[in-house]
Amino acid sequence: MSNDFARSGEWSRAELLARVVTESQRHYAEYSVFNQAMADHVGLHPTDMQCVALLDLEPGPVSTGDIARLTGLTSGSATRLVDRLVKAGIVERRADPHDRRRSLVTLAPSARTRIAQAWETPGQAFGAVLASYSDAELSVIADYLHRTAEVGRAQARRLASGETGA
Amino acid sequence: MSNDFARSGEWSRAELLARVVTESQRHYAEYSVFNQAMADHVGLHPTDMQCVALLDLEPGPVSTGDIARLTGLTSGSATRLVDRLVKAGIVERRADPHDRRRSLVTLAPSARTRIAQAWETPGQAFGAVLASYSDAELSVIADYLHRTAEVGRAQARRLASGETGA
DNA sequence: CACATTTACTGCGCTACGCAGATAAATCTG
DNA sequence: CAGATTTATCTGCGTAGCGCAGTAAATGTG
Repeated sequence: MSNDFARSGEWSRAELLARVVTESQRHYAEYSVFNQAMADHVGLHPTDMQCVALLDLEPGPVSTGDIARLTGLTSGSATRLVDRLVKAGIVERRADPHDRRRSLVTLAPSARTRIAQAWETPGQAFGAVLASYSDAELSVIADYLHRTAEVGRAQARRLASGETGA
Repeated sequence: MSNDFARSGEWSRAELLARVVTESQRHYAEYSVFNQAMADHVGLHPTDMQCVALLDLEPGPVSTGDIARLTGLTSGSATRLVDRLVKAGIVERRADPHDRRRSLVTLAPSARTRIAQAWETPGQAFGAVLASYSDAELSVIADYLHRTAEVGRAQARRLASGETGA
């Protein structure tokens, strides 16, 4: 263990829970600023950046509708988003051979390297933090990220469905 | 430990590190959608929501300039942001007695309860995840959130300063 | 083969945002 | 203390992302 925050014996359970909540709030605030800075640096809008990240995560092509769902945008806005990325040479759009209504979007190879370059320095900095944790601790962190993401998705669905009904 | 991801012996160190990176990317994507859904639910824009979260985090009043820095907006946009929140009755703006150039922004009590209500159900859902961790694990999570937030802020500053020079 | 559904795209209006300049208050300088 | 400089916020203006609603084409269904 590598720092002051790890001396769990000094906090009560309730204090620990409250601290995670507070830290996550600050974390998201800082993340937003960082994400925006990265987007500016690459010359894209934060939403476009998010879309690129999604495409970078998926090995295969993604449809415009998938992008709309994954970003929370409407189908029209997703179309415009892909328009921008195509125009900027970041992605390629072609019709799905099996369903010609759908248009499949793939990240251009040049964009992949561009993103990788932009992540070089930040990636090292974040990597240095991760390097300080043991395997077991990394496992806990990955588990936390995964499960809270699932809860976030579920809650977003709940809010979206209750939106019209309320 | 409470799930499949905790069997750290089954992954190599490199795989664990890669998994944390992947999970965090998906995590942020889901967070964005959730945050947007929450903003829609309370009738605010995501940026406004972020500002309210910042104000909710701080006990004392925050200046417009602080909001600009903490959100990454320009001073003009921050002014407009506060305008919207004042008009919506979410915050109150008054001049700083000690420095009458500055305007201090405080969260209105009614807004605080409104936010608390909106967070009730999601808070329980996220709380259920946290409840499954031991004190030591919660400590690791809080530490991770804290340190990555710091790195994010530092990297954002680096990108912002290098922006004009490059 | 007619009809409903799905998927993506387009016209339109709204508004958040950055930029640049203005204003006013505080601070520095001689 | 007068004038210059710096700091903090606000305002006019143009750009552009976004949602909404309607359209067109491809697919599924009886």
